[in-house]
Amino acid sequence: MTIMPYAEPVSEAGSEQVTSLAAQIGRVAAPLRSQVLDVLREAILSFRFAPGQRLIERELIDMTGVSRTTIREVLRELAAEGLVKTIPQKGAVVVALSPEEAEELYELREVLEGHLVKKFVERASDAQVVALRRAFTQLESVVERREGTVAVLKAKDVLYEVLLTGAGNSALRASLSQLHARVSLLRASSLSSGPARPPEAVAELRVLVEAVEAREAGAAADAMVTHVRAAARTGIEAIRHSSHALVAATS
Amino acid sequence: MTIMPYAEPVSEAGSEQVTSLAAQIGRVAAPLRSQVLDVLREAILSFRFAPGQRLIERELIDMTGVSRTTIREVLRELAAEGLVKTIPQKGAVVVALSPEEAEELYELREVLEGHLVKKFVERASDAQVVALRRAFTQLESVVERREGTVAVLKAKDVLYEVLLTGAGNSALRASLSQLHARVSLLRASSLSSGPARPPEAVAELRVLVEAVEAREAGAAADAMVTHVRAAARTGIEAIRHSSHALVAATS
DNA sequence: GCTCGTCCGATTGTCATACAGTCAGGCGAG
DNA sequence: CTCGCCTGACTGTATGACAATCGGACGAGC
Repeated sequence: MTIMPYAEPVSEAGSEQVTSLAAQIGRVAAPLRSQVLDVLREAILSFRFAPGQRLIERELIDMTGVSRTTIREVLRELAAEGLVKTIPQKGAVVVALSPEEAEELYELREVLEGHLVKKFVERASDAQVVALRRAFTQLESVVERREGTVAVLKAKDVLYEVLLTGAGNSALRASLSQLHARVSLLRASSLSSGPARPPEAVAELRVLVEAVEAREAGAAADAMVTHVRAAARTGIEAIRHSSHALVAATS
Repeated sequence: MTIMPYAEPVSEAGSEQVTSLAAQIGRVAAPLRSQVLDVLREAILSFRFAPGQRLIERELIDMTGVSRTTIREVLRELAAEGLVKTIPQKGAVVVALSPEEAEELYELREVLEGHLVKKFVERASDAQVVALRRAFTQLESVVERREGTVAVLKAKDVLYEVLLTGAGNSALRASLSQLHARVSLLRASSLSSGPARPPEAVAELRVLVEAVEAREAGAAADAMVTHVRAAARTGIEAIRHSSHALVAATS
């Protein structure tokens, strides 16, 4: 989930109608630190920093224009999120996943996303179910029209967002967001997840959405597990192929 | 509790026979930072810092003897672990869980620990199963002999450690460790989890261990879920009672 | 030519200091 | 008694400095 860039506004318990004002005065300047955090996280997840690449403080300073103090604090946060690894006396390195680790992550995803879906079915309002359907339709059309990988990812994110919100468990949301971040790191390793997957993924998700609409928690969860498992297969396969290079790069 | 300014690295008592080469080359002087992290985490989890309490940098500096730079980096890590919350312009505060958040955490624990047990049954060696039984027996006797709460917690930790190792998924381990930390934060909120729980917990865990020994994954997982659910009930109940005070302390 | 030990540069880990910005609470004026 | 200002306590951020360490280049010796 990406830690919120802006701090939780200390809810101005004041009168309602000042919302716009509160927004204005409440959060004019986000802590510099969190802005940098966002930028770097984004850079890693969009593969502008390759897995295994060293993140040298000096260079980050030059790139961002903030002081070393700030950079270092940000690096600690990224490390805690699992996006970079800090090697003693060596500094921060973008995490490169081994096939085994990837497998572990997918196993976790299976469990958590299965649960996510189950809770969504239990708790989501009808409106949220509709939103899910809408998000799915959107994804479908993006895939059909063969828009870029980025567009597909974005559509998927929307869909997940609907699920996370509907499931109503912020701890689950936090865990899954972190997990997703790390998994998409894997995507960076294997470059493309293979061109054949998206259509299949859509088919799998269609099953999911329909089960949700029928309010069948078990079936929906199963569909999600199936989906994740399929994604795992290709994902791990891909990383396995490119792993030689990675091993070289990492060591 | 002053931390030694210098790391306690290779004990230069090296004149002795080199017990283990690995130890020598492996240990590269623990970064001061990580030592401080451990100390503070420990302090939080052992309730020496109360939930809602502000952690003022200056005071931490005095307590630990390290510089502000280091302290701040540690605080970022603690924040990412979910043990402290950073309020803009206000600094770090030990997290205080609301009943709702506690409920969410327990829900997650149910899922993850259920999975943990299932995987343990699937993957653990016979030796590990024996280790589990041993850990359980130890816990049992600690509870019977009415040793302190600390001893009980320690024994539980050992048991969990066995499970985590046997399940063979380091990502799962990481997630659960974090989760456990946050849950035990809850214990700090509610002071004592109630004196009646331990014996019940032992009974629940006995069911678990026996199911594991019979290699019945489903039953074992169910037992764990039951256990967590029971713990949740008392845990949340406790926090709910003390929540007024907490709200006051937090705000 | 090859191996080995040494030295150097690049970086991290840590510290001390400084200063602006912000928030809370006290104090005094109306 | 309320309002507004002032001050003190902290955080957020920047800067400079220095030891320790690591990797690689360089040069000596075989």
